[in-house]
Amino acid sequence: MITIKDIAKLSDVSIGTVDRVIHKRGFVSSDTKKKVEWAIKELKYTPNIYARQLKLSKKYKLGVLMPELHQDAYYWQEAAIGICKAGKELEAHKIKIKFFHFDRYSEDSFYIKCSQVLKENLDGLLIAPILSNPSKELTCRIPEKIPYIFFDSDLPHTKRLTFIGQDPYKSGMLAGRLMKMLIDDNGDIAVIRVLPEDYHINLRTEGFQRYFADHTYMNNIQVYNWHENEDLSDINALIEEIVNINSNLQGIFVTNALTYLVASYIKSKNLEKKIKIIGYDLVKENVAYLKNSVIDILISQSPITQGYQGIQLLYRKLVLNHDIDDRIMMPIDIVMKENIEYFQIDIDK
Amino acid sequence: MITIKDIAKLSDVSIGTVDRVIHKRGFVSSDTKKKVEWAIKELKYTPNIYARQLKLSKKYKLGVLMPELHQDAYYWQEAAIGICKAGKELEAHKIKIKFFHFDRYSEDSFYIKCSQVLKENLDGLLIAPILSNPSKELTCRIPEKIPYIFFDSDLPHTKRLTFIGQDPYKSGMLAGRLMKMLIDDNGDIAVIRVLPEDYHINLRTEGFQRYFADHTYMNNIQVYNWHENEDLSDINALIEEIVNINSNLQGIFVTNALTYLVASYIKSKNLEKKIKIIGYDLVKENVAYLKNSVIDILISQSPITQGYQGIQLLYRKLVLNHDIDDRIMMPIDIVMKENIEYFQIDIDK
DNA sequence: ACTAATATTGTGCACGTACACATAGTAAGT
DNA sequence: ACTTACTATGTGTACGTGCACAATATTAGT
Repeated sequence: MITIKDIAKLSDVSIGTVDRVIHKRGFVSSDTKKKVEWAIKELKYTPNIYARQLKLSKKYKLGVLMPELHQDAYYWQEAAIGICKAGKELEAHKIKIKFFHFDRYSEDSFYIKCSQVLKENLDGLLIAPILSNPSKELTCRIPEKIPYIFFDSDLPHTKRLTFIGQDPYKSGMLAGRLMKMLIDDNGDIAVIRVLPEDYHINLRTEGFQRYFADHTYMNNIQVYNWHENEDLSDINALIEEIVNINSNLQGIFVTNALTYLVASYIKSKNLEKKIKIIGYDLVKENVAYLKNSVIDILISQSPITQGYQGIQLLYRKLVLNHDIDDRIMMPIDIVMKENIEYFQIDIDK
Repeated sequence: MITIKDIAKLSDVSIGTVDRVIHKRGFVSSDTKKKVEWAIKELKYTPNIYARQLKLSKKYKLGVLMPELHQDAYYWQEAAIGICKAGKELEAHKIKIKFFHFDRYSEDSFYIKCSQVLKENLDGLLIAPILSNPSKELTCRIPEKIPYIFFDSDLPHTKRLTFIGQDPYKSGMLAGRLMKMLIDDNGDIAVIRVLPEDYHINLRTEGFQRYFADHTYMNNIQVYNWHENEDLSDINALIEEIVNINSNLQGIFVTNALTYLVASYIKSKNLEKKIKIIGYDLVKENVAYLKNSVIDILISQSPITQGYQGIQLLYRKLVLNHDIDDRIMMPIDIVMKENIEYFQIDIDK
């Protein structure tokens, strides 16, 4: 075990000077600084995190800025589960987590939460920047030295520590491949995009179409839009229209967690054998329809892992001062009736 | 922050006495003991792990008992990558890892490593108990207080701390579903089991057959055995025979990591369009054949995660004294050309 | 050369714990 | 009463670090 004492001895100075070099506190002559830095390298000194934490007895308060848990069919609750799990594991390391939930359909609500976040003097931040522009504004106001991580979606040209999430374009391509496996060579396909527009999610549609284009498959693919705030009967009407227009419809690809709305209609008309459904996210309703074979395949973004990792990485950065990769890509998980049980977690928070 | 000082004050004794109660060192009158224990509960005292570790400056040496890295087409190397990753992350916590690699085809080699393990006075053990009986013997000789975790496969009736792995039966069922998606309704299927017999791996075959039985699908499924220690030309001969016998063969399911041997033959005969291949594990050769579409689907057991978690859990048990779940099931990951990149890790050990 | 100001370096303490050691209290044996 | 042999309790130190403060060295201004 190499301590600052050892490097003080080797570089023939006091531990105080060593300390100043390590923490870049200045008031050290450049000669001495070089000597000490050399000694540190020579002896491969690494600080003893136990002594450090004991002395500092620093408590870390981490903030999480994300949508309200119930939104997107409780998708966000999954992320919160992972976050809490990490929080629990890191309790002994004096990590405290504070949630700030905004309404994802209200920029005002986002701004309000932002100012709360900025007032709270946190040591690190985990952010779901689904409102691109307001989130970008926020990043400009976050003090230099407090690290923040994005999850779910990414924002370019920001000084984020890292991003944790999935490649939406690639996941769309994979959905294309899976759909192709499920339907006949000449079956028709409908893609249902749920609005309002979301750059991140639209890429799923593009990837899906791209897969068929790349392989010059001739299936007819129609894209339909549906506004989430419309009435539920509206989506039923939309699907009815889709089904009626196209008697050879064999597959529906839903680009977000609201897949179960489509499944509900399909089941009500007993079309589940004829029309295959591929969608996103293991929210409760989707899982139910997957289990009774109305939905055929769900693609998971591993929200639990995203949340868990987000907190773990902030801890590693703040406490252990580890280097963090620039992007942490989640696997594109293919979930079916047969393997779903291993993608769900017992909710024991 | 509650310290032993606080509970000393509350129970009107010195910190030395408190310490004796906490560590059950005796030499405390029963009255005093009760008082102190009451105070600990009252103030909800939890020891400061930083101070504790600093004082003890205890180094934990963890042993890993597993096959040689190159075996099973370097499958075990993946696990080792995860183990090393965890080791690196926990370096600051004074965790050292020592590997003990045995030859999975030699019980003698296993026993030799066992005695080395037992001599090494380790603080925890991570074991791949693929040799069931010898492994069971080992567990009887591991001292009570040193925890051990199984990964890859499990052994019942042992005092293991936990098991990390995948359900082989369920993964076989999933492979069945996937195969069904890939082939025609009347296509024939060959299952290639690689010997020597392995309880854990045979369950994959059973699950696969079960899927077709459960759904009363009428595809013809033939099971073939192949001995791993036979000559490579033998497997080519075997597959040639399989293909020749059955002109309607559309799918081959290989129950372990040697899938690439089959793929190699199929590619050499340009049969990859006609015959779909599903196999296991993202070893280098398999990945190559997956990327050029000779292998259609690989099921991953997440060996990296298994290794990583194994070490992390031992750390949590030993250092943080956390409770550990009885079983940690890995997801059954479906990997195709389109999503493989997110299941591989940059080898930067 | 002597002071003042500043740049550079050294020292001491505290964080909470574990454990060795010192001290006080109690009972038994002479 | 006085040693002996315990049991029961208190005290002091070190672990490695971070930082306040003390101490020393260097430079500039007169």
